[in-house]
Amino acid sequence: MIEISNAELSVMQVLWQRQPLSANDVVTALGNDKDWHEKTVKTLLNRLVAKGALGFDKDGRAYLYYPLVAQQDYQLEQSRSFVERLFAGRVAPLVAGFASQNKLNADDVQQLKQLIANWEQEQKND
Amino acid sequence: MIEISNAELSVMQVLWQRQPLSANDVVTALGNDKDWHEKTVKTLLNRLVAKGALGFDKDGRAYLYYPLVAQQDYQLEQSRSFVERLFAGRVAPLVAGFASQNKLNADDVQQLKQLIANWEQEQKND
DNA sequence: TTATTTGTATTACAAGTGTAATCGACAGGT
DNA sequence: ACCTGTCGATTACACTTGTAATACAAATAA
Repeated sequence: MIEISNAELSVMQVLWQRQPLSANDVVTALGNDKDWHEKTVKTLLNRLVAKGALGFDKDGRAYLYYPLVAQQDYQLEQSRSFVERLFAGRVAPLVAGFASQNKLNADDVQQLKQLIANWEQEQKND
Repeated sequence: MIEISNAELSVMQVLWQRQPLSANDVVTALGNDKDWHEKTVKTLLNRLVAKGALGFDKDGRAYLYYPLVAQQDYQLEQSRSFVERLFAGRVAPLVAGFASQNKLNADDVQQLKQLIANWEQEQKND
């Protein structure tokens, strides 16, 4: 899969949320969190296009960028490789870390229970 | 926290498992998985020392290396920042990804159930 | 005692990254 | 018909990373 750096990822997040956007829209959207120069953002957009992570259509002189990599695909692949590297591929210990730091809230637990219920249902259907 | 690169992480893993080890022991331990030149491994050891991730005692002319960063601390911090970056801090969607790819096995589910049970117990005790 | 081996330390070097500045072309104002 | 602002494209530059090779010092073999 395409390698997306940390700074580049922030740009992708913007475009995963709303798409397509002009370079300036991306700059504006990032303005809240990041203290990046406009030129910096444009460099990142360029690199992402070069990597094949973004595409664009021309709108007069400006470009409208959109993701070529789906957020979910990226999340899945990165999660897999992260958990592989740090936890030998087992996700439960990662969750245990969150629990131990009180980083689980009722919503998380609710969702996890649902996942487990589904999983158990699937097992039965085998 | 100290930044540990991917290649460096493999070296850390070895030393988290057994410690302290000489450079050559580390080279040997890595021999199975990685196809790295001895010099490469020594460079990585050096860089990890420079970063403060490893310390060493002298054993005659050779060094015996040991971790200065605890594996668990590293795992916790990296998990936190990974989940923050990719999943806005929520761990459940990450687990959902694993589930959707059939990457959950009975053990994982068992552990997750246990975590949830503990969590719910804690809630009551508040 | 000298040559060789074997540790660590230093140096190498290309690719990727963070963080821009500069260049060249076109659109719009005057 | 120009000047000026604004696009994207190209260039910059230091730091990190992957992947070693070379240098230097100490121990060991002859």
